[in-house]
Amino acid sequence: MGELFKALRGTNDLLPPETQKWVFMEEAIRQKAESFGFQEIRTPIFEHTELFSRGIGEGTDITAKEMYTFTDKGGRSITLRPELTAPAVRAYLEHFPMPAARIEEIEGKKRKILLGTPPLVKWYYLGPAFRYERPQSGRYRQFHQFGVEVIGSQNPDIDLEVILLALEIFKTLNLQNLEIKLNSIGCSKCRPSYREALKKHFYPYLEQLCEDCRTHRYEKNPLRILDCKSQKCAPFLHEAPIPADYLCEECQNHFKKLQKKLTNLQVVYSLDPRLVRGLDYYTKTVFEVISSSLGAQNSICGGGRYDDLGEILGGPSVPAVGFAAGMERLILLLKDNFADSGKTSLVYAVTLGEKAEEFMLPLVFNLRKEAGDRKIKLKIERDYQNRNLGTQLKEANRLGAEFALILGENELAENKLILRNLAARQQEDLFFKQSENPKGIVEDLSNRILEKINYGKQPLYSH
RNA sequence: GUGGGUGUAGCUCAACUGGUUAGAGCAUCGGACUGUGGCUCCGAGGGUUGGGGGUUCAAGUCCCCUCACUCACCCCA
Repeated sequence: MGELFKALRGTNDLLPPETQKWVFMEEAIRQKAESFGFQEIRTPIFEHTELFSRGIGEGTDITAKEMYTFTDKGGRSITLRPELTAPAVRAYLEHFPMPAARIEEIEGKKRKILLGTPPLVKWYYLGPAFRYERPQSGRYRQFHQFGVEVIGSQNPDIDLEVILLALEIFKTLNLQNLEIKLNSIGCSKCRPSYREALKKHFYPYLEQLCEDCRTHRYEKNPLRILDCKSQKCAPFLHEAPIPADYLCEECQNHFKKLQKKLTNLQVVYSLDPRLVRGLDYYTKTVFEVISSSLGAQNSICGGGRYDDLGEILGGPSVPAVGFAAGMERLILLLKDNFADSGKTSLVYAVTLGEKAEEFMLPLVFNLRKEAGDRKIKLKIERDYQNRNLGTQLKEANRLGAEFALILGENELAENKLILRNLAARQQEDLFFKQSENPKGIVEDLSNRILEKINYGKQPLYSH
């Protein structure tokens, strides 16, 4: 061995029956998101590298060391998407007409201020993303996220809906032991003063901070020092100023409204003043859902507002909020407690000999078609290896078939087909008239078989 | 990128301090039962012990290197 190809590190083959869990989860996500009025988008797997390095932020680990970047044959720098928020906003700016804007110069920066309200979209997505990291439990190089993005409104009700949708989905997935953390990290107006306060606080201890914090976080993004887990930095975190004390009036109101509505709806959450989230684009609301049932990678969902991302990507200022959840982590939590999505009956077609196979083939196809037309949940399986009767029945049994159709030389000679109820260990002969119309025989047999196996069995019908 | 743990049949695992032909269960296939399934019994196939090198009379076992998996750090979904 050893010469065979294997899936690349950090990538996984999803095989049955595991894929059933994924389908179950995907259906739950789609169903809930649609019920909240969200619509699905699908953006490309790869984008211009620039979209991510600017959108997510140069200083973040994602862009600094985790991106799958390559140069295509046209010399462009391309990156496999490490997350889907930046692509969603890119798609929004690319496809939706914006109201007129005026260019304003604020603090040396030219900004496009919209004169009207931008279009509102409520999107959800589901798909793979890629990050070059060492894999571990709940972390892979190709992983899957689902998430939502609402672009075009700054109403805290939207923040609320986004959080509620996440919780609804987790609830239908029957996930236990979840904890919601919430914080507000301010906006472009109030964050500068908070940043300054943080820098002022950490300045005296600068030499004692860990290397990462000392060399780049302090200058580039002091908020992330709060997120640092280093022993070195820990002692200085308790006393650090918290964002709540520096929020401008608008951010304060926004945050208060959100909290009040969450409380009114009896959503249990905890405020975490040190929750800052790793990506640069967040503003105001940030939240995270963690599970105590997972290992070190216990964050199953992270999100928040990103009112500045539109501008960061060169467009006008458009308010937006969303979240992304890691589907592999949800699968880890799903275990086996997922509901079987409606039982499908199985009929196994046993054939002995070439003539029998020839006769059976159109019958099998017709049964599948008829069952579909009549909305009967039924699948038909058969033998492809010329195995003997005993083995075929054994196989039927192993697959959990309820009925077997048996056809061999003997039956053909007598113009009949055996329909065997495997559980009851009983069988009956279905005689057919040898006419010059084979199609008629197939249709007649199909009708009789479907009637017989469906007799008195409601579960075969889906609604 | 850094650290720990683990690599033996398709799967789950054995093999006392190095000791001679590496075993078992499950699965697969065949037979008992040439055309009627869930049991039972019998039998068979399958392995360069992840790969390479070294120590030794002798290596699955000890040492080095390498690869893979896994958990953790950093960070994130």
